[in-house]
Amino acid sequence: MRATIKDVSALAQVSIKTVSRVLNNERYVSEEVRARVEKAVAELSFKPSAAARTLAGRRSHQIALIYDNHSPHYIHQIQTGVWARCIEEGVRLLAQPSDAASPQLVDEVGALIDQTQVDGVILSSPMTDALSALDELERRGIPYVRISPGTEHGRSSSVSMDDVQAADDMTSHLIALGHRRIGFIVGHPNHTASDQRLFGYRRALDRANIEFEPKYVRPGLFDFASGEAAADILLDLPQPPTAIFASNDDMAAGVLTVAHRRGLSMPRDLSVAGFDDTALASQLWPPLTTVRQPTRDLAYAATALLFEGQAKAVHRRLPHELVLRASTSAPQSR
Amino acid sequence: MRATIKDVSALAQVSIKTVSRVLNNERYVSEEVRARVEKAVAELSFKPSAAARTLAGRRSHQIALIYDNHSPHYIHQIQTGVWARCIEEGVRLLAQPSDAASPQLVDEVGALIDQTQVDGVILSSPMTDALSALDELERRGIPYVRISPGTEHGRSSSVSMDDVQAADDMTSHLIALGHRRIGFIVGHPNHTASDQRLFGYRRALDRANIEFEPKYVRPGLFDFASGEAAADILLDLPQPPTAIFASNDDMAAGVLTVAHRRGLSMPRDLSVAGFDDTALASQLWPPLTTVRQPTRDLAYAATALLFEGQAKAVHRRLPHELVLRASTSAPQSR
DNA sequence: CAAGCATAAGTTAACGCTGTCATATAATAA
DNA sequence: TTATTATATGACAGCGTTAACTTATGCTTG
Repeated sequence: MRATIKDVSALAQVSIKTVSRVLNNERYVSEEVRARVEKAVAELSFKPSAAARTLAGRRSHQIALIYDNHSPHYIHQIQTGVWARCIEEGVRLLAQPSDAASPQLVDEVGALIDQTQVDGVILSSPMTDALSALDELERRGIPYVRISPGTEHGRSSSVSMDDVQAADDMTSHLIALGHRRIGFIVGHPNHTASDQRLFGYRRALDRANIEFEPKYVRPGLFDFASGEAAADILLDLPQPPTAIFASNDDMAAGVLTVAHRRGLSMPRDLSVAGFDDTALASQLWPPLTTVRQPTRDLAYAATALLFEGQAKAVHRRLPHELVLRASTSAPQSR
Repeated sequence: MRATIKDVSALAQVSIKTVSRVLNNERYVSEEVRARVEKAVAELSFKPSAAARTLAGRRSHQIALIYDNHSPHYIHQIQTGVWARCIEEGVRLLAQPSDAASPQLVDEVGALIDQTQVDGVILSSPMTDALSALDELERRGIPYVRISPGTEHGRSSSVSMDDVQAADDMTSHLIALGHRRIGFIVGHPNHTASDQRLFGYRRALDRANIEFEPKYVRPGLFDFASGEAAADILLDLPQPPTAIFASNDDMAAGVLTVAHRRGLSMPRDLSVAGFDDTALASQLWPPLTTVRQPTRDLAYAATALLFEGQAKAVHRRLPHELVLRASTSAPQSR
């Protein structure tokens, strides 16, 4: 039979309230009693019932991670980061996949809160921009932190990287190599990062006095197939680009596949760059030049922020990094 | 303020017990009353408190997924499958990453059970073979189902695919193409699937009267780097293999990278086959011939089995599928 | 030296459900 | 007709904690 707080209090010869005090690290417990209680807890290997604590107290010792993302790798990094901080805090994590575009989202979030009484919520992109969900959280007074939000930044605490600057950096890198015709594949329209990366691309071109050519920009959906489709169109242009910068690694993989299929040799005939530095990037041929997005660290930082419980919205920005591999080089002179 | 069962009972003009009956789909509620209660529930958008249900009842309406896996893709598939079945059942899922080799595993599992009172547990490979964890679950009488267990199959219900047959199928495919020198990269020694795939490889060779050559078999760890290392050794042999069959896709990606680096053209100079059919497989160049492991379906089936609550251990085997892509072909005659 | 306060405990009532038992009525069997 | 059983509902305790309040003791402080 599981031990309860009563068993502990009996063994330690104190009231249950005193045990509760020790458990919750409250003040006004003498060192001697605290030690006795801790000994009893260990001896019975007592673990407080989460259900009872939640029901009786103001805290549930649980937080939720709500996400909607198509990239397993991204989710995995996010989960790992959030989880790591939760462990340190002794808090359980509920992972809730949801569809950011679904009309039932509000109900799902509401049900989650009502049923589990989570103490807080982490939202990863693109759930960060599901405004109806944010409304619901605020209506219920649940603290939340967003990872890479795209809109209404003042609304909550958040962590993010500088997507604009990162895309600018990568584009500038290609320009520095000597490229002038640089294709760009935009990300999924749901993700605000897509616009920012596009803007960074344009800003870098602009600074280098290279005219922006709409025909070199193709829409994408952050997946392999849309990368392939975009690459086919770009490479069919009369004056095809000498480099293609895809807004994420999956689409860059699609570009590489199309280029291989056409018998091109990378990076000689075409430079290709991605974004995210997923595991995929280093497993492709040639290994992909990309931007390292500090996803795990962002998730960790977001969770830390949640536990800090700041009253005002706080924003943390984490640094990105250009990862130069073999998929980019100077263009073939011609 | 959240609505409670009392609010519902007041609005529907019945006792709280009757509301509870409707919530739990119990017998002995007239159609008329049931409708009235359901209307009240909807009107107040009442969601029962999980904590209170857990504390008062015998069920917590939660199950846990305990996993330890290095492949984000695999985990993602598993989570998706388990989640899908949980949604249908109205049960929450707690995801618990753990280290299968850690000595604290028993404590972690014990704490999980005591704190959350989960109704059951799903174990994915290689947690399936952490015998101390199984002991702990049995000691506490928690039902559990394993996904692709490697040992002690009689011990619990489980779902699995036929790793031996799948590896045999792939090897036979390579033999049918005309290959005689076929390299094999073994998986991580922790995973029992590794042995089985090796056995399938040997069985196929044996049936085709091809002598087994230990030098064509290299150890691996299911990751990209170990695939690279193994490929380098295999391709340095005086009589290098004309085909390499890696025990998973990540290692096969490593083989492709090494081959590209050596200027080989696939599949002309070398056929490469993987295992799992992760997203990676179709994004590599050339697209990878591999075995589709029905991971998501296995997870779904395992969860279904858990909810069935069979007293006796039940085993379900799901079919695999050979996925033929461009990375394999007949060997260059020479 | 009495009043006030910080410290160190204990007592008891919730929290929001489900389980058990009791009760009432309708349907069926003897 | 009466006893028995199936159906339908309610009353109330109790699950294992925490919150709010109470009590007791020693230490300051004016």
